[in-house]
Amino acid sequence: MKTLEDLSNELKRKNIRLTHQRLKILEYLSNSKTHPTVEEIYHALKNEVPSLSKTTIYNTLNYLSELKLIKTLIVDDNEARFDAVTGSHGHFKCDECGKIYDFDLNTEAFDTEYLDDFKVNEKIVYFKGICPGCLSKI
Amino acid sequence: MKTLEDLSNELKRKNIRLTHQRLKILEYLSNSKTHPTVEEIYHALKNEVPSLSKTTIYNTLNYLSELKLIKTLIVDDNEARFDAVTGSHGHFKCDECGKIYDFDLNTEAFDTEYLDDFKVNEKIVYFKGICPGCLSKI
DNA sequence: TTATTAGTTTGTAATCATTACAAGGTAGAA
DNA sequence: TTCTACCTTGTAATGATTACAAACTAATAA
Repeated sequence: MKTLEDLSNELKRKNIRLTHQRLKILEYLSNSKTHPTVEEIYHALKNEVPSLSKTTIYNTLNYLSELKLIKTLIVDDNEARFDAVTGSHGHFKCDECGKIYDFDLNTEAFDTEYLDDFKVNEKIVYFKGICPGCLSKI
Repeated sequence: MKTLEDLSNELKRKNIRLTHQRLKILEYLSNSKTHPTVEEIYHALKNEVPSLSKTTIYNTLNYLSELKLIKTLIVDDNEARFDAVTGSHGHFKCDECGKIYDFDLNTEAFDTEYLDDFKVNEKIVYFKGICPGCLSKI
């Protein structure tokens, strides 16, 4: 659970201008485990930050993503999801309920010779299937 | 290099109605190594199949994708890409030139305990970075 | 071959996420 | 406190994808 103060220091350290909106968005994202969409962030925060605009959320998330402070998740819906970076992990999406789970992952395990001459900056692993909860219902 | 006849038999075997459009789209996809977008397929085929509509391309690709005959690629652009299924492989996208490379992949290598109770149907692996060609230019 | 029908194609219009833009607002340095 | 570069905001534009309905056609059976 990251506090506004934690986040505030984090931004200061990286020379990112502190704004109320950025802090709130980042706070929400850091304390969320659901990989929210822009829409979800917007609805969650608009009471607390009534002036908040979706454009600001897009701007903020894109900016923080460029700076590698957060990650943009790739899912097969047509909506971007966002993830406060915590370390190497994979995502599992349940085709039944749509929920996204994180799982630990040893990214060394799948290096391949073919990529020896490539500079790999990011490794994205994404599984699909059915989660235990949905399996038990079928 | 798959011929129209090969593909024709493939569809027949799966009880998929044979139409000129489907065969042409699938032929193009099967013989392409570039993971084309709908736009690219459309431009590539519209001379040969003048009546072709983008909606048909979407319909066809979505349908074949449901039937697991092709795969919809997840990339971080906002355009779907498609892949004639050939077996387990990963994708590497060059952040410099945008080109997408395939590489062989042993998907067994990254099973994790956490997912023991999950039914995993699909494993998507997607690397990003810079390809050898672009590395040499920098 | 012809007739029939369920499934397919097509163009247009609608939808929906995302971005462009310009005007007004604000963080942070001096 | 002032100043300026950077942010935020609302609206309008963009662009991929889907909905829809009318016209068409593959495949089956007579």
